[in-house]
Amino acid sequence: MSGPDGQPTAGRSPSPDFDAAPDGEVDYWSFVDHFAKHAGEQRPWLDLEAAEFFMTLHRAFELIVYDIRGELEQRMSSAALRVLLVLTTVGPSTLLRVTELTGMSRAAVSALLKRLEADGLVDRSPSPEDGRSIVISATAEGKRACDEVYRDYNARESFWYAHLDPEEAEAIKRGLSRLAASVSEARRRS
Amino acid sequence: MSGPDGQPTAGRSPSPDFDAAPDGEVDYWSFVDHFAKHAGEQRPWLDLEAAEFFMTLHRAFELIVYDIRGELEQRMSSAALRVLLVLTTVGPSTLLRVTELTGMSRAAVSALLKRLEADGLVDRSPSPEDGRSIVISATAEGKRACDEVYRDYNARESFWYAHLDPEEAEAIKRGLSRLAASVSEARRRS
DNA sequence: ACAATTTAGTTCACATATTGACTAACACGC
DNA sequence: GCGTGTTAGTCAATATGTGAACTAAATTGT
Repeated sequence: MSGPDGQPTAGRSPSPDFDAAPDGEVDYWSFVDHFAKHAGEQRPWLDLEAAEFFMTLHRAFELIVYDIRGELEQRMSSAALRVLLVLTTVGPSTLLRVTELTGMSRAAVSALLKRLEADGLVDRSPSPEDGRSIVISATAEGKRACDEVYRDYNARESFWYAHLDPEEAEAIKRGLSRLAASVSEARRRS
Repeated sequence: MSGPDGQPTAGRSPSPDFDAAPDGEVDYWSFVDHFAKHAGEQRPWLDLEAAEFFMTLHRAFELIVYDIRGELEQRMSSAALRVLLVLTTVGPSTLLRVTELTGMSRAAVSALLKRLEADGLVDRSPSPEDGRSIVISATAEGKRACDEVYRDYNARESFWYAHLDPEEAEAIKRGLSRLAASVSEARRRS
């Protein structure tokens, strides 16, 4: 995956020029390798390992998520699924709580809930404890719709998950968790 | 990370009800654990391991990318950086090639290039080989702007990358690469 | 050579996200 | 109990993305 590929760059000009691009067949995914091989040439300051790591993370993530999301078809937006999963997992919550748990902005959640309410998937009622707050809960219909869609979504997750050996999956999960926990912590302090 | 937490759910109702939510202090990141602990209760069909894995991937990714992207400030959109990195790495390319390598839609690239050209960061010239195509190249100014911004971006990547031990980082990269290669392959076939 | 098909790029309609201004309700200090 | 500041939610302006329709140029088949 990261060995040489016997395609020496045709031009040996030391300045940033490009001769007939020796691209071979680079696509969205293989661009990561291509970048790792060539990006450092004119960027001596680059931390190439870090760049490659995060580009791998980024593109792998996008490829996988795009695929899994395809399972939703037109049935529900991924934002809607996210909100409904939160609601069905933690129970009725204020809008602000939903924003915290979903990572979406208040405005986005507000707009989305309006649509979901119109579709009968959530109820909103004024909070008895705080006149500013509204309490959102998934309706029976909302739970049903969420489960129905999430079932297929999760089946696709399961399909890809099976491509990893358990040890590998665990290593990825552990590593990313540590990293995310650091970021999350740093974020909280700021 | 995945052990019990001594916070038994107060309500023992077998049906999907929620009593006083025993949420403790769940936030965007810790919701992954919370979900892993509780989402299976009413979803016997769930592949919980897969769900947890991809939710970890998803949220860790969003946290990290959000942080790194902050380094761009208002200087450049991440889409613009992405396009300029492609152009400076593979050299002048047609619009369609840019869409392939960036993963953006033709419409998005077309619109973005218009802005970048207006800012003097890219040139577009008709292709001598194909009257339908245009060839995009980064201007000197574009390369400069790209490097200037990418330097800080990469510095932040480097900062977080240093939080992983090399072995761990390699394991993540390898695992995700295998997975992405499978997805990419499946995608190409369809 | 030319009709039919495909391909490259643009444009339009639409969906959805973010930020910041705004409103209403709470909370504190006195 | 009343101003001051803070917090919850909505709204408006803006940015940016997607997919479909459209135009023009290439390619293919006969």
